[in-house]
Amino acid sequence: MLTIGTLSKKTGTKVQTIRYYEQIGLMPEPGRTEGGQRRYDNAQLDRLSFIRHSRQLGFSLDAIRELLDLSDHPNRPCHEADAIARRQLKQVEQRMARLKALRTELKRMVHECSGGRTGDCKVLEVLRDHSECLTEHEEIGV
Amino acid sequence: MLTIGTLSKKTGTKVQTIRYYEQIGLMPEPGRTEGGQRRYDNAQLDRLSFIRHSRQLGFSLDAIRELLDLSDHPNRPCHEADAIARRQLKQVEQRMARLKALRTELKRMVHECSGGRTGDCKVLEVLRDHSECLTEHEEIGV
DNA sequence: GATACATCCTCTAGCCGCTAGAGGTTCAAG
DNA sequence: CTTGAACCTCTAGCGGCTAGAGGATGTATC
Repeated sequence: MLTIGTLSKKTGTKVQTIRYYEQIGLMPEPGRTEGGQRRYDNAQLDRLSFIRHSRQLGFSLDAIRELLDLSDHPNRPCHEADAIARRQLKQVEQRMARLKALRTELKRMVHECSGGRTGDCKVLEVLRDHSECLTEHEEIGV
Repeated sequence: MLTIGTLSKKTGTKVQTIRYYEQIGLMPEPGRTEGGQRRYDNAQLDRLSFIRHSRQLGFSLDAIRELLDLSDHPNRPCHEADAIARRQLKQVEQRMARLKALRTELKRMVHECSGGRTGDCKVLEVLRDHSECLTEHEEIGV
């Protein structure tokens, strides 16, 4: 029987986060002591590890919900899990491509900064005038 | 004199977002018509373009606040702007490194999926057992 | 001058994935 | 039996928007 604190330490998840996962139905409601404190078993520890590891690989909580569901039904065909992972891979590759373009632009900005006054600063100039950019980078928030 | 809708179209910023920027003090309070509608001038259009372009390059609203401040004072030395850009560059590079590791792992997962039942699915297996990973990827949320 | 209707206004609440804190209770060791 | 660490619930906040309700304004056309 594990307390929430033990689970927290074993998985590197904050206590509040574990309770949050329970609240949104990602973790099942655990047993309780007479006094009302949560007690977990090893199955629940495994489940939380799965969740955390998936988060580290960038899966959204919704995707994890699906993956957990698939994991709970070992006889179903696994192409769905595969599809989710492929989707995630694609997203990661898109993000990388975008970051690469940003890096190019930032490098150029920093490189061309003369170190003089802000009035002549290449960094600020580029920010002011998108046409000085070599790449397009329309989407915000990646 | 530009309406908020015109500003929105010209910069690709949603109307609500412009009002939000005003609310948090990133955009100045514009003039108003008698009826109370916002009217902007070209200086404000430039400012919004600066903000949006900076967002596209991944700067946080706080960083943009600093950059705008520097941009407003052309006689100051520009090493601060340079430092902010370098910081951003560093962050982008860190994210890229992390994404690269994730990509490796995801590729391997997807590649090893046999296409059978979920019970034997490599994707789910890897998620279950971190020790099957080649790389460490501890941080969440990049 | 009247009417239509697109655009504007304010306000509140929601998104994701947590995180923090207040204020109070329970558990386990000594 | 006392201490004090760990637990409990509840509410609110983070960044950076986004959506919708419910109503007012502005402009083009008749």
